[in-house]
Amino acid sequence: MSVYTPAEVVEETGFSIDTLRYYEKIGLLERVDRNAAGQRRFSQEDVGWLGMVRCLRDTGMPIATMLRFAELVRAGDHTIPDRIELLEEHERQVQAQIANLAERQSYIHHKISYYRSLL
Amino acid sequence: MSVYTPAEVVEETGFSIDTLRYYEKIGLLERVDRNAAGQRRFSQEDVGWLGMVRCLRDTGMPIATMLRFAELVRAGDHTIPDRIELLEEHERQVQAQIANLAERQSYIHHKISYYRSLL
DNA sequence: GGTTGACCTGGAGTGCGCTCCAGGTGAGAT
DNA sequence: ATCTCACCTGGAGCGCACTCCAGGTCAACC
Repeated sequence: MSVYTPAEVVEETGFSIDTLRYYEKIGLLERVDRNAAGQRRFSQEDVGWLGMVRCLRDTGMPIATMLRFAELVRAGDHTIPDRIELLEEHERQVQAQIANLAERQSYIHHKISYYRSLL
Repeated sequence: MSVYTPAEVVEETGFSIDTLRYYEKIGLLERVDRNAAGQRRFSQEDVGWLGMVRCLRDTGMPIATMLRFAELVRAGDHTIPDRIELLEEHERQVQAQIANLAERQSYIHHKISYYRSLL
């Protein structure tokens, strides 16, 4: 049962300490354990969850949606179908983002070619 | 020499009228012509430029960078190498975004599979 | 000639996602 | 013993990119 100090979690997850506190404040992260001095001691589970949060955040999921997902996770196993649905919808959006970026990229590429043709 | 009313440009570009005014105000769009009544009449060139702006914006370029690009365009043909450099750098970033999204997507996909295995 | 509707201006307000700050605690090193 | 350092709390502030608002103009249709 390993625990992590704030500095370790910052290192592992890439979130700033302020962001971690913010996530806890808004409930995206469940109340983190404290030691006798009141300092946070993150569990393995916390760190794992933060990995998921990073993935969702980096793929553009708004905090409000992550919060909904967090609530489903907390509500227990009977919400697994709902979680699947939420993630599938998100995956479709990620797919759409990729397709969109690829299209824009080719536009940029053509623009570069055009500029090159002027030299 | 076709001209476009604000409503037509909104339709064509997908930018809101407020956004178009904002872009003009900050200089991302050069001062647009007005008719006798002071209403905007966008040129073909304006609309073309807005297409580029949409592409850059939708690929995550910050306004400050688009502004730099706009200044290069206005400064004349001798800035073409600089424009190529700016766009190439941006293209690399878009490529990185795509790669990153693809990786995250596979994480999400695995998570969905895991959830499915629990049903 | 009254009303509607598209448009104008300058400037204030908004939403998101953090980020920073003041003032404080407790543990460990010199 | 004092200093540094990592951390704490509640709350204010920030940067970005818009978005909205009040008060007004003008043209066109009934």
